This record gives sequence, structure tokens and C-alpha cells, in this order.
Amino acid sequence: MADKEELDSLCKRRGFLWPSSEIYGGEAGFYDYGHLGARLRDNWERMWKDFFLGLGEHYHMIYTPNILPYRVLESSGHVDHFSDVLVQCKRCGNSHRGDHLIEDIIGVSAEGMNKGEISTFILEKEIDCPDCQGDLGEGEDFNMMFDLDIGPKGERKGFLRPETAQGTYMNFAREYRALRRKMPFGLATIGSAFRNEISPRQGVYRLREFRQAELQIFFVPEYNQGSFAEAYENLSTKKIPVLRAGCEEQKKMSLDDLDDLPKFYRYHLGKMFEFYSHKMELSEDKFRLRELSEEEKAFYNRIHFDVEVDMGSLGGWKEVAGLHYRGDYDLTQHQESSGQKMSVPIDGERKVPHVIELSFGVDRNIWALLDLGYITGDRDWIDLPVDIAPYQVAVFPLMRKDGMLERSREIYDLLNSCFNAFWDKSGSIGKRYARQDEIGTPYCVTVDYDSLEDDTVTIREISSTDQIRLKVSDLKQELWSYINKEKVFKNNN
RNA sequence: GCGGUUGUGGUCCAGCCUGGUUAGGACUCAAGCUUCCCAAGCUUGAUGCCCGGGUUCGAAUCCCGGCAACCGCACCA
Repeated sequence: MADKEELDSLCKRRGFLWPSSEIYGGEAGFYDYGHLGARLRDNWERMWKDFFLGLGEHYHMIYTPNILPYRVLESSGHVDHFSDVLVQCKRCGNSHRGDHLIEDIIGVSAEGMNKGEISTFILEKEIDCPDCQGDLGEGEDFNMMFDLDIGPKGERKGFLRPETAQGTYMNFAREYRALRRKMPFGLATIGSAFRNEISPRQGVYRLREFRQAELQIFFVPEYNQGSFAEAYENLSTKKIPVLRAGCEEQKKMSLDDLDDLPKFYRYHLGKMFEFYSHKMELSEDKFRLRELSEEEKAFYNRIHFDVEVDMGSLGGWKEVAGLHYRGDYDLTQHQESSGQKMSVPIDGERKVPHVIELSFGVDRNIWALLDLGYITGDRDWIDLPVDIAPYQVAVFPLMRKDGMLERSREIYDLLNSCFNAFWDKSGSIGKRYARQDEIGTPYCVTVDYDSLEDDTVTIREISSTDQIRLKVSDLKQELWSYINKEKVFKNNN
């Protein structure tokens, strides 16, 4: 099981990730990706795009700004629902959410109360601090969104976006036309989102600036299922680890077993499973799809499953992605606020499409890969999917003499033209293998005395440390087929 | 945001209580030697007291403030 401190240390030491603005003491909730982390993240994002855009004929990437004007987030509900009134106890100093206090203690809904109303209510009803019974102070607004002023005199209010999704929803109508009215269609985006968390914790798990990869699928419920029926059938009996709301224990269930959920939603649950199982290569006892209860899920979500990963470094099951059936909430909100039509004509009627959102925290997924992949013992190494490792192959001379150094450099140049390759001549051969183990490089090529005779090299695979000997002329092709999993690396000796 | 603990080369730690030579070790890194395959060895070298203020002849060490990290609480539509 990955130890948080050891993994943090490795990430810093080798160049994956570490707290941002470090030389000035840092600022909680911000992380930098170093040269290896950046490669890993880029590769993960590429893999994500390849997989999820591949799910639909009409699925595409878009990019939208980090800054959104006030009205957008007002319409989406974020201005109301993303800000809370906090009340601090004058005696013990603990902060509480004013609306929760009123609801929990008096049993009255505090929905829509502003800070003045909450303060007055608390005073009138003589609500005390639930922790120490001390007197409570005035309510103060706390908004999770970073606000900013747009324009030279700051005359217009805006926010750093708290999620990437709104930029996508706003482009629904334009892309619907540009994509020539195909339905269902999908818009994906990858980018930064910002939340002014009260207490960022646990490394990249809760950040103030983080990356999201999201796919919004627009569809009209009665009209979508036909085109996905076949793809669903291929998935329908595969058992996947599921924890349903209200259940104590997770179970292996097939999509067919989840027959209270719409088929289109189940199909995407299946695809989320495939991504974690086949692409991220997580073992099935390390991740699950957990359904959120009515109390846990946001009001606009009709169905909500999270993907959770069992991460030792973070103390157990942690959310890394979500599958949200948001109904027509988002498009209806924007239609009403903007006055722009968000409906599509179907059989002579106009319907506002529904949205299924596949939402991934990029940083959390990167951490999950490192956490689950980090293996310590006789040998410390990271077990990463070979196609997203920062480097796919490293090249070494067995020794720095008799021409091996020069030949290894030539072979490095050869491989670096089509892979992310690394060349290392310093230290002993064992040290060099160890360095690559620690950053998850799946293959290491070594030039030895035989290489100089017959133009072969050894190639070593990270998980087994087994080696085979290949002709240099076959090296590119063989490596290519290992990385693309067309061929299994196998030591025949 | 509250409470507790902590902050020393790239990493991990000793030194702090009881202020005083050149801040020590392990690993790492670099250059070289050696080495016929998994962190070996030898030589040489590089890098550090979180930031700011105070006390003092003198601060890594004591005091105050800030920042950050860890644990717990709260928060996480």
C-alpha cells in the first residue's frame, strides 16, 4: 500500500509533482507538475480523449475560457448554491454553516436566506454553538468561487469557473447546428477549474486550481437508445464492482442487474468501468462505481455514480470521477436566462435535450495511477500502463567503453524518433535500471559486447525484469507492438 | 477557519531543551576510475537551517508574527 510521505518524496525527487510557489513558502491548494508529471498528465489526457471521443460518432473536443461572466454562473445556480453563510462561534471559534444550523436545530428550511436573515434568525431563536453552546457571531458570506473584475475599471463581475461544464452547455446550440443536428452528440473539454476550498488537503486530492476532463452527452431520452443498443449488448453481462445507495457492501453486478436505471445511463457506467479496467489498468478490487444517495447528490442530478479508487496514500476510497444524469436542468436554466432556444425539433415537437455528464478529476486520476502503481520492496517501481508512462523506453550502454557508449547513443536516436526515449550512461547498469523502475519506464534497452558483434540488444521489461535479445533492425517494430499490446513481452529462456 | 504536531542540502533525518569552533550523517546528484546486466566499490566535487521581525556581543537553537505540511474537527451545492 502506498505511503503518502514516501510517494510525495518520490514525486518531488524525480520530477512528477509538488506544491506550487515552493520557493516563496507555497500556497495551499496549488500544485506544479514537473517534467515527468507533465508527460504523464499529457499522456493520460490523450488516452482519455481517444477513449471517450471514440464512444460516439458525433463526440468532439471544445475549449472555452477559464473566466465566466457573472450572469453565466448566476443562471447555472452557482452564485446561489456555491456560496454559504458561515457563522463562527465567539467562544470556541468553530465555524458552521448557518443554513445547516437552522435546518438541523429548528427544522426550518433556510433555503434562500441571506446572511442578514440568517444572523437575525439565529439571534431570535437563540441558536447556540453545537460544539460548545457558546454564542454565535454574525453570519458571513463564503463563496467557493474566486471572483474577479473584468474590464479596465473592473465594472463587470466575473468568476474563475468552478467547473468546465458551463462553457460546454453554453455552446450546445451553436455546436448542434455546426454538427448538423446530430443527436445524440457529445462535447468534451479538458481544462482548469477553480474552487476556493476552505481547507485544501491531501496533496492533489483537493486543490483550489485543478483540472477536469468532462464529456457532456446531449440526447433526447425517447430517441437515443437505438444507436447504442448494440454497444450496450456487448457490455450488458460483464460484472462490475458496484456499491448502490443504501447498501452496505459493494457487489459485482452486471449492467443488466441495474435494470432500474435507464439503459443509456447503464451503457456509460459500463464504459466508465472499461476505462478504469482496460485503459488505466486498475485491478477490479481497487475501484468501484458508487451510487450517491438522495442526501449526497446535488439537487439537479437524477442519478449519480462516482468512480472511487481505494488509495492507500489517502486512506481509502476516494472519488476520482462521476457519471451524472443531469436531466434537462442545465439547458433549461440557460434557455430561460439567456432567452436563447435550447430545444431541438423531434417529430414536430421541440424538446430540450437531457445531459449525461462524464466528469473526471485529472489530478486525482494521476494520483490514483501513482498510488496504485507504486510498488516497494526489494525493488521500488511504478506499474503504469505502458502507453502513458512518461518514458516508454530507456537506452544504456552496459559499460562506457569499447564503443558501447557510442552505439547506445545511436540506438537512442533511433528510438527517440518514434517513442519517448531516455538515455543514461551514469552509474552502474543496475543503478540505471533502478532509476527507470522508479519512474515507471516499461522497457530498457542495453547495448553489450554481443551487440557489437551481431547487432542485437537486450530489452528488459519492468514488471518481471526479464530480458530478451532482439535484433536492432527489429527493435522499433517489436517495441511498438509491446506498447500497443499487439504482442506480449515474453522471455522464452 | 479552529486545535495539536512539525518545518535543517535534491530526499530522509541528527543537532534545538541547556544559544558560541568550519551545522553532522545516510541516500541522491555531477565528473572521473572501475565494472560483461539489476541501487557494488574508489577518488573528487555540488547543494541546506521555511519567511519576516525581536532578544543577545552572538540565534538552526529562545520569543513574536506569517506561510506551509501532517493529524483531528468543521467545510467540500
